[in-house]
This record gives sequence, structure tokens and C-alpha cells, in this order.
Amino acid sequence: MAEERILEQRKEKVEKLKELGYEPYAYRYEVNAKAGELLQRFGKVKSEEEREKEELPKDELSLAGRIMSMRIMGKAAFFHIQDESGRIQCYIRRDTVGADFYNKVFKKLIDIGDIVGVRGTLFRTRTGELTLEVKELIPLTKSLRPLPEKWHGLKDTEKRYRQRYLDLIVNPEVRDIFRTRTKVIKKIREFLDSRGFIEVETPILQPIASGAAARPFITHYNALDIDVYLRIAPELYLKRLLVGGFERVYELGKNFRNEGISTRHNPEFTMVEWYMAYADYNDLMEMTEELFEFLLDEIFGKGVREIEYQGTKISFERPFRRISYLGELSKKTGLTEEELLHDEEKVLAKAKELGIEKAEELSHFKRVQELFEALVEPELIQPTFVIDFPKAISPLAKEKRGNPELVERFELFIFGREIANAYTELNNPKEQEERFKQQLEEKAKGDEEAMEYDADFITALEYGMPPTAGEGIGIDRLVMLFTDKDSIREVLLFPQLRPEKRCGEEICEVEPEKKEE
RNA sequence: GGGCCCGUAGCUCAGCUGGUAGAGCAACGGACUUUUAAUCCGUAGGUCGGAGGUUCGAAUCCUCCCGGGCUCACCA
Repeated sequence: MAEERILEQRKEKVEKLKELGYEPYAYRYEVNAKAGELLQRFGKVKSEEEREKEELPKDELSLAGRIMSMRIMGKAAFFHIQDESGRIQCYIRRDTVGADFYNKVFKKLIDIGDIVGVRGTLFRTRTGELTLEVKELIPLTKSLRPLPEKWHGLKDTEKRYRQRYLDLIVNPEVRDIFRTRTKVIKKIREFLDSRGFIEVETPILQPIASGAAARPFITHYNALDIDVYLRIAPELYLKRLLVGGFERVYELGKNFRNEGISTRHNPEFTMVEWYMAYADYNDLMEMTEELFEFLLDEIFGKGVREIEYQGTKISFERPFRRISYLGELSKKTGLTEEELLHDEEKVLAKAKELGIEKAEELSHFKRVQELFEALVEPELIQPTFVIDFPKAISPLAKEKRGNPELVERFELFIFGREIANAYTELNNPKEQEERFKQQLEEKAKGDEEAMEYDADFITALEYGMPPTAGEGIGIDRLVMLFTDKDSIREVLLFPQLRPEKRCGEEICEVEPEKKEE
């Protein structure tokens, strides 16, 4: 293999560097400048007049980074080094660094991909590119494997995800996605902190996985000899904190759901959930609008209220549209709200008409939800709050004032996707107990995702949880929206992939075939 | 899990109406002191994802398997 040969050649170069007294894996290097900052400060191309007048700083700069390209032209050479901030060209001449170093070290032992330190001064080439004239070059880390191609980068999606570090080295726009991700998370914290919320950490290993409708991952805790679950949501723990007297809490972290992987689902994903005492879902809608305004200001620039996602303009002008769950569904189905709530036959007929799979097996309100997902959600392109959901599919939300069949709940949809989910929280222990029991019945009927009964949570509510509103936002999908990405994998540094089978033939023969479930 | 598509050199890709593999970049040797997808001359590099099958002959056709992408289902 060509790669094997390159590996061998480079390992030899490591030895030769050592022989010549260089450390191929150095310890430290004093850096006083960043490529990106220099480029930003001194611009890239200038008119001739400007260039004549231009005075670049004469002080010696030292930078460190990875060599990304190289053009050797006899007794001088150009190369680009890339640090975290960007890529700057360097110029090295035999007569400046010495013939020995230039011929024996630079030309023979330094490769594209190596990490080096360079010291020198800035100048501008004939074509106007800002360039560092190298007075000294120090090898810092030898790279043994060849980098992907300089022009086309790395395109193979599988390789990009499995070896994300290569993707990050070679595709600068990928680094930007993750910078944005970090910023989104940071700014959400800032927003909540500034409003008096405290960030808390609740268990990821839970004896009962509740708080959402999803299948959990199971693991075993040896010391207690019990099975525990990776949390599917932190909700019930956060509410216990409100019982305990914290009035504004939030948690930003991972949830785990043992379900399919797709462009919109990763088994571990990041959520922020916050709970605010003495508030209801109306307050949260306003707060959500404010949060979006804040994020847009911080990420896209002050006052920006429109972004483009997958070729569609999305406007975040307040107030966001508000529609009622049943009202909208009534418009789309032609059934009245009364029929949607109570006429099982008509709803079933409609579900069948739309070709909803296994419609017969679903409970009435699951069918209604199916209708909603099929008919309403795809049309919610601009930010829209859907409000007042049926009680039966919202076991943790409080009854709507004036309508006991609905709950005070909203979901925020953008581009047909659910971004946020919020309720006026149910804090009546007796009713919560009944709702849990209903979930148990659903479970008994075969709904694997019905919510688990959490008796300790009921006990907590019996001590009294203040009136509270709570909301959760899926961070990954939010980042997708802000980075214009259509796959969740593009916004996860290391998305879940099936492990590669990388075994020798012998090992594979010994390994038993995995049985299909 | 179902459907459709993809897997050829380290990377990006050609070759696919069957006749045992090509290019550019990267690598190696050489020329070149302001190049920038540097250029020029030369060299090396592949069990064509894996296993079977059809055939005189398979990267190419068929089957199964592995991995990936999109999509549907479940969900956030």
C-alpha cells in the first residue's frame, strides 16, 4: 500500500531528525501571533498605492501550526501553515536559514502535515499575499500519515465522521460549525444566567427513566446490583428542585434515547431544560421569543431577525405566530374540534385515508397526533407556537384553564421541526398520579414509549411544587437551524456510527455471528 | 427495520453495453531564490468494500454479507 510506504518513509524521517539533534515531538513553543489575526489586521490584497505606503510591523513574530501546502522552488520555498485561527503563507530561503538546514532538514525531513514553529517578519509578495519571511523553523510534531488532498479536501462522509480530526484539519467551514455550536450553548447559558436561573446537574444514571416518551438505554450498576437507565430527560429531577425551593433552574446536557439514527436523530443528543416558578406557558412563549432575539443578535449580528435555512427565509420578527393545536388540525382535516376529541371513528377513518400505518393499533389521541404530524407540522415553516395540546398525550402538563380536555402546552415549530416543547407544569400530585396510571394502561396495551410511573416524584409533589412553567429546547436542531445544516451529524463532532469491523481474518472466523433479534 | 443509491491508489475522481486498471493532487528522485491548485522531467503506488456464482475471461453481470448516504417508520 502506498500509505504504508509513506508511513515507513516518515518514520525514517523521525529517526533522521533525532540524529540531527531535532526533537520530532517537541515539548513547547513560544507563540506570539495567530495567522488569522495577522490576516485580519493587515488585509489580504491591497492596491499598489496602498502597498507602497504600507508599513508592516518589523518585529519578529512566532507562530505555530500545521503545514498545509508546500511549493519548493530550488533555493527558496513557500508553504502555508494553519493554526486554529487561519492559514498564513510562509517564505523560506536557503540564504536566510542556512544551506545545511534548508537542504538537509527543510527539504528532506519536513512534510505537509507536520506541525512546526516559525519565527520571522511579515512582508507582502508581488501578488500581494501577506507572508512571513522565515528566519527560523522548528519541527514540533512529525506527521506520519498523508493528509487528504489540498484542493478537494475530504468529501467521503463516512470518513469525515469517523475521522473527524481530518475533517477539521482540511475543511475550515467544519470548524466554523462547531464554533457556532459552542457559541449557541454559551449564549443560552448567558441568557438564562442573566435571568437568575441556576445551572444544575441531575443524574444521568436513573433507576427509572421517565419524563419523556422514549425507550431508554439500560446498563447495570454492579455495586448495587441493579439495572439503571440512561436518562431520557432530566424533567422529573429538575421539578424536584422546585419542590426543594430553587425557583429558577436549568440543565444543559445530554439525553439518551434508544431509538433509530437518522438525519434528525442521534441516540445521545443535547437538550436544555429550564423551570421557572410562578410562571405559566404564556410567560415562556414570550421568553422564548426573547431568547431567539438574543441568540440572533449574538450569532448573526445585532438586529438580524431573518436567516436563511435550506434556501428558505425564516423570519423571527416578534410575535411568532400562535395557533391552537385543535383549531389548526380542524382546518386541515375538516373535522370539528369536538370530533377530533371524541369521535374515534371519524378520526380513525381520516387516519386510514391518509395512509397512516397501523392506525388501528393506536390509541385515539395517538391517531390525532399522527394527523397533526402529517397535516400540520410540515407547513409550520416560519416560527410558530402550537398551543393547547390534548391532555392524553401530555402527562406532565397542567390542565388548560377553562378546558379540562386540553393542557397548557406549546411546541415551537420552525421549518416543520419541533424546536421547543413547554408546559405550565402539572403540580397537583393526585392528578399526576392519575396521569401516570393512564400511562401504565397505555403501556399495558403495548405502547412501549408510555411514560414510567415515578412514585418518588409523586411524593415530592405531595410536599408542594409551586406553580411552574418549564421548557426544553433541542440544541442540536437549533444549531442545525443556525448553521444551515440538514443533517444532525454535521453538528455533532462525533456522530454515532456503526463500528467498523476491523479484524484480521483469523479473528473474524473465531467471532460468532451476531444473531438477528 | 423497509425502499432507493453509493463503496476503484493516502485524497478527489474516471473506467462499468464483460477482454485482468487510469488521471490530478499527495509520495519518491531531479531542475528551479516572490510561488500560490507553482511549473517541468522521471519513478513508484491498486487482492477495484468482502465472500460466493455466471463466463474461456468480472472493477463491470447475479446473489449474499459489511460499511455509508438519502428516505419512510419511531422520535427531539
